[in-house]
Amino acid sequence: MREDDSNWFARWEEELPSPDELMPITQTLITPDLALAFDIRNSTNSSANQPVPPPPPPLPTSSGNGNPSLATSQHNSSEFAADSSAELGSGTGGDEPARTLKRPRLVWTPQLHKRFVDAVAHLGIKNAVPKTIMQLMSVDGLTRENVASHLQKYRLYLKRMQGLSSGGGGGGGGGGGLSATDHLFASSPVPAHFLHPGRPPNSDHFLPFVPVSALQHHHHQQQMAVAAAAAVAHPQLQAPNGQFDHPFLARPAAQQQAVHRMGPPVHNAPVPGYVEDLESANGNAGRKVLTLFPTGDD
DNA sequence: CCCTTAATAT
DNA sequence: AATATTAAGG
Repeated sequence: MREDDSNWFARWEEELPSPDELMPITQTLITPDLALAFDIRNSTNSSANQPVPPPPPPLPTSSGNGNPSLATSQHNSSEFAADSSAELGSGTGGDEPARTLKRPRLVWTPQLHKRFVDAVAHLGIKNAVPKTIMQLMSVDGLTRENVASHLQKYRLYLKRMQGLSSGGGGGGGGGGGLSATDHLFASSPVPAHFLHPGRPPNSDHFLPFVPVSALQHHHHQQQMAVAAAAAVAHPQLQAPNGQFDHPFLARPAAQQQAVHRMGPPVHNAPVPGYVEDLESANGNAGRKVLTLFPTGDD
């Protein structure tokens, strides 16, 4: 019943073993396959090709904007050294990690989606193509295909809305127009010009993009990941209609093309992504998902 | 080569 | 249901 929910939050901390205990575990989870998977990075973009028009990193906040200016710090070293010598073929599989490793499915959290929307809003409809969006989002671990897939669905969502936005009414949630499958998209405000093709935003467009503050706090990360996973597992906790506003902060991405070699193992645990076991009561157990944005918050 | 869309798979 | 993957056309 209800008590369950409230207690869950209160007791949630007690459930956690201890930060130090979790640390090694998470590292174990990501190092083996994820490290490789991420390092490889898809795409055949081998040549130093930068056909991308200058993505405006420093966005001057439009005046009159009620948004607080945020710092634009973007550094995050997500280099992790996979200790191949410690692998020891024993255990699972035995052979060396295949190069054809499949990464876990990406979970589009409201925060991640928001970043996606902001990026699209800033690029403009015409420039909002998977590659550009991906680069602007600067979320490491995020692939072009991830974005493309999401973009496809998002466009369908926008079209669907235009269709039934006329006539007013809309009848909140009722009717057959709105699907229960739009939870994610509904959690983020859609810029007006998205719905009106052929009409670029007049002069100043708001949206200073979300300047990710570089927070390098590591200790609450586990809890964050848990919270993110919980959000996925309990979508009902999010406001079905209202905004999903969390004090969470976005996490900056690592320098993409910059290849910095770190020889000696460092204690750095930037965790590019997060792997959690998502148990489902619907026979969907055992599936692993990748949770990005382990945003750290104080 | 990359993007878009539809269909299909997991 | 949510994502990923593939196929075909531009």
